[in-house]
Amino acid sequence: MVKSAPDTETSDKILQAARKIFLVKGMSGARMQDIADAAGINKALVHYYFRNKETLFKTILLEEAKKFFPKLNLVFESDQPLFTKIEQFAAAYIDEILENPFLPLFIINQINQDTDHFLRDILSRNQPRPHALLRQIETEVKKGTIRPIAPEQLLMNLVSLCIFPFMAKPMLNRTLGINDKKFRELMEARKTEVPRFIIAAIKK
Amino acid sequence: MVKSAPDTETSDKILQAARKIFLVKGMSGARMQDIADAAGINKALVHYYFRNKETLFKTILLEEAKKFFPKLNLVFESDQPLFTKIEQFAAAYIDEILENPFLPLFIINQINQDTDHFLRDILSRNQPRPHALLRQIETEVKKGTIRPIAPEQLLMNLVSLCIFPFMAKPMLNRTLGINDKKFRELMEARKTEVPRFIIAAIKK
DNA sequence: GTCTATATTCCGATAGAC
DNA sequence: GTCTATCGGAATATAGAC
Repeated sequence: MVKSAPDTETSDKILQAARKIFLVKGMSGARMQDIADAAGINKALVHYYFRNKETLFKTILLEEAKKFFPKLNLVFESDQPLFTKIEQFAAAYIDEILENPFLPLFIINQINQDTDHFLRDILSRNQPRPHALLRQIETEVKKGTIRPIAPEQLLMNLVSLCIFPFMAKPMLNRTLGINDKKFRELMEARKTEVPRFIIAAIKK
Repeated sequence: MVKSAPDTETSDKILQAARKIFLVKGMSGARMQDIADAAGINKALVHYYFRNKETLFKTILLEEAKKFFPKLNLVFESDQPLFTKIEQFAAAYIDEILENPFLPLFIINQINQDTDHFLRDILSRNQPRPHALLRQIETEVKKGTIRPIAPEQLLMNLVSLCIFPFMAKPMLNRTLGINDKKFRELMEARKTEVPRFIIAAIKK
């Protein structure tokens, strides 16, 4: 059997289409017909490659979760000084989300409805380990290098500042009266703005 | 016709049940049967009071949107000095979300799928007006009272720091190894921690 | 107003031809 | 592997008795 180029493989077309639909509409909002249409094939063919909707969805979810969670460890596990970690995390994470703007909201929605513990199990294998970072913050506070702050609060601040604007994009666009181009510029600026803001807040 | 107490009225029971279900599961994930069960009545009765699922959903959505958006104007329209505004907003908004933890994610999800522009039209009537706040920040920067920062960035920072942790709660609980009680304590602390953090970042 | 029973629609899934 | 046609279940919605 001769295969066509990988990116035109039917299975890949389905995955690509499914990703697009599921990330925006979620499991219950997506239709197998929509996915088939987006892939330019027949609905039955989707079932031929992936037994059922749930299988297809979990394939996508697993793939995306493996993209999302390990990136968090950038800030947890590197061996840099605190300020450097913060700078690297913000730049890398915002860049990542610029490429996948729907990913954070999708993942958070799935965690919120993870009734069968599918994601919980993925998480337990790709466990983020914030312990080192939290202790690092604690140490800096004790040394008096940075202002007193609960390590958990600082961690939440960093993640919030990087992720939230993407989830709120439609609201921000409207409230600030900006278009997609302007939004992207704001996010590009945030790659340095967020670390600057945080460091100004904690530096003595 | 004699009415029972308002909170035991059938229509109110339905709305209360529908709110609980829709806020967690969304429009497509919710079942009319679930709502009927939660209200302790028959499924047909839901259709008697609200013609169909869409009508019921939009009733809830309208109600919740009217709760959510005007609260944003707390930070936009009050006549206080900048630092006071920030303090008041964080305290009031975090308190509000502590009472309605599912509200932000619900609203943001709806905005993201607002294909029929239902929410867009609500928004255009309850328009948040950030202009005054943005100019206020700009003025302070020019006066040299606070460090240079783009007004839009500061606004995004404030909103992000208040809202995001609630949306990411299940992830935070797991990553930080905390329970609901501890999470609530962290959020209570944030009511003063967020303003302190922001002011430290921008104060000269 | 509230229920039971039933109609209708929608959608995931399968059968079977090519 | 890919399609057309269809099945079957689930969910929304309505009819009609009480």
